[in-house]
Amino acid sequence: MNFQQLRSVREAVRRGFNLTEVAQALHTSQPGVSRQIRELEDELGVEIFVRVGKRLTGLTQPGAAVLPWVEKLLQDAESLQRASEEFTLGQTGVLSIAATHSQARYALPPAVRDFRATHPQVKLQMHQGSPEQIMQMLITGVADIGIASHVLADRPELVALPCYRWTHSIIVPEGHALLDGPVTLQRLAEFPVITYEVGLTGRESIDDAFRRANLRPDMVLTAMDADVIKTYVELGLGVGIVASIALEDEPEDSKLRAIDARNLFSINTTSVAVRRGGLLRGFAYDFIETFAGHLTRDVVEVAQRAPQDIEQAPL
Amino acid sequence: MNFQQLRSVREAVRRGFNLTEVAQALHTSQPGVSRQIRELEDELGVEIFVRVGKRLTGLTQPGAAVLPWVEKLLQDAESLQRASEEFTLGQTGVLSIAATHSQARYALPPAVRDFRATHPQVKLQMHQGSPEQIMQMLITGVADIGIASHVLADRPELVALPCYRWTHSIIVPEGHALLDGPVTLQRLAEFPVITYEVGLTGRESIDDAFRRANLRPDMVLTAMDADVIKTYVELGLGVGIVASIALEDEPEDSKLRAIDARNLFSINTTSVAVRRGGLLRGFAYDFIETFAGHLTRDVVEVAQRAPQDIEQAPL
DNA sequence: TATCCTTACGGAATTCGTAAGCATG
DNA sequence: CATGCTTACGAATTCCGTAAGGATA
Repeated sequence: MNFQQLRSVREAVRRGFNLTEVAQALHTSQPGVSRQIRELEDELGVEIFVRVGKRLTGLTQPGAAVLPWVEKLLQDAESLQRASEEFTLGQTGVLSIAATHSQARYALPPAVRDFRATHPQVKLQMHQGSPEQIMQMLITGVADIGIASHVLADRPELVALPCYRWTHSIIVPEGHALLDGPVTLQRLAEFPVITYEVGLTGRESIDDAFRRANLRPDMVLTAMDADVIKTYVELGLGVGIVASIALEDEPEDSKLRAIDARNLFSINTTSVAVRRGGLLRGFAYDFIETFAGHLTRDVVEVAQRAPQDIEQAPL
Repeated sequence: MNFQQLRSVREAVRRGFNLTEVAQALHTSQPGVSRQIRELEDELGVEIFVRVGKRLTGLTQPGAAVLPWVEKLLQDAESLQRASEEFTLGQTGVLSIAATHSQARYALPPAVRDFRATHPQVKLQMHQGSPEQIMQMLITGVADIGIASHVLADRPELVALPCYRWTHSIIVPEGHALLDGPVTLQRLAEFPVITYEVGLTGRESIDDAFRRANLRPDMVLTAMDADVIKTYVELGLGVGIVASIALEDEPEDSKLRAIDARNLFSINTTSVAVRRGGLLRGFAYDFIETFAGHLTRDVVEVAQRAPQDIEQAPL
């Protein structure tokens, strides 16, 4: 058993059992990958992949039983390397953060500024994506820390820790009818609505609230970020619903007016997610603590070691 | 990084940094081991071992940081192999159990008998040793299951689960003075005492009880097992204190008389221990359940995956 | 001086990529 | 017939054990 064999297996699963792709990803030849897998199977005495003719199509039952351990081994190997990098690289290194637009645009900048001041030698990489993409980046190791206002822990390989809670605000052009009198869901639904796309920035709690009130608002436009929403609200296309945090840096001369909507939509939670059972560079823990003071290294490490449900193939 | 390098490092730590011994243990040459370690150190860019001249004397700080991951990797590799053996070997295989004398002699036989009936194809290996030796056997992989009436979990690599509780009994030759009237610690201490050696079969609770009563009984003989104790009690050397379970199969014509001592000494707990974070063959979980019905596979697996710093709830 | 680790060296085994073969959709 | 996996083969590399060297207790 060797790590190249394990990498081949992991990559084969990730790339949909296409060994040609795997070979490219691992910078090696396709027959090489084929051999690595075959040799591991021979050594273990089980077929890991289902072969239809000469094509791989899926995992066998033993393959499914073995795969979690393959992933664990490769992840532990990375943790081992990180453990030694702490000594070889000292305070230098690369920290890769994956976040949704809202987080990257509004929540993260203060933390990033502070972190750069205290850790000038760490190269920060920011990746933006949907919650699903963020989870994928964490699992594949592209990112070390994931931040989103969405469940990031429905994958057993990840742990998510709540950072802070936030609510939505309504934005309208100045002089808008909604600015007169109290705002209810009913009144709000009378206007065309502009807000986030499904799956982003608490969109669920918005849909939820309307559904419970038996209202079907006219969603004229959905966007990935508050800036786009603001733009179209300013153009008069409708009223906007955005995360309150997106309004904090509005300029004085803004044509927009905000209405607090914390009572209309349920409270959202932003979480930070990391790989379960893994080790991060020391400064990664520092960043998390900079972003959310209560998430000290100890807290995060305890969460990382919390039990994990490795699925065992039924026998 | 490869597994042979990791094995060399692990074995070097286990064998007190003597690479000559390591080479023998790994069935390879000493320069080979030297090279494996050097190459891993080069790849990681850190020195794992402290070298005084040409001798290895201990772990460096990076070495200490890296070692837990080395152990984890090697253990996960074994779990991976076990996962596939479940399919290649089916119901056949080897189950290695380490237990103290008391457990092996009195508590285990019914479970072993039942297990052999339900799993005729599994080869059972029994190892006997002190609690420390049992822990060592578990950690090194010589044994899969450890059973002792003693803390088996002060090593973070292991989890211990309580099986059952038991108490001591006093044994005396027939016609002994202690058989008349109630037995107290005071009266007991008037006679020479024969019991287990320190560290075995609840000896602590015996010492504890006497110490609290400010008594210093005359321990004329200490033995590793109840059979030896019984023998010398029969010879009239003194009164014996043994685990009650050791008296259950006394023949009708025995010259010994037992006095229940559950009120004199504190209650003891027998535990079963397994490696934390590891996978066992399916039948190993079957054996544990045969021995202690409440320890189902699920219970044991959850415990194996529990974080290290959570203490096991006492019964 | 005995023990123990490192370096040096050469043969053997392994590894890996290219090219050809063959099955599938 | 295009895609994708396996087999075959040869070159390059790696691996590993023996033998010699040097340091320490």
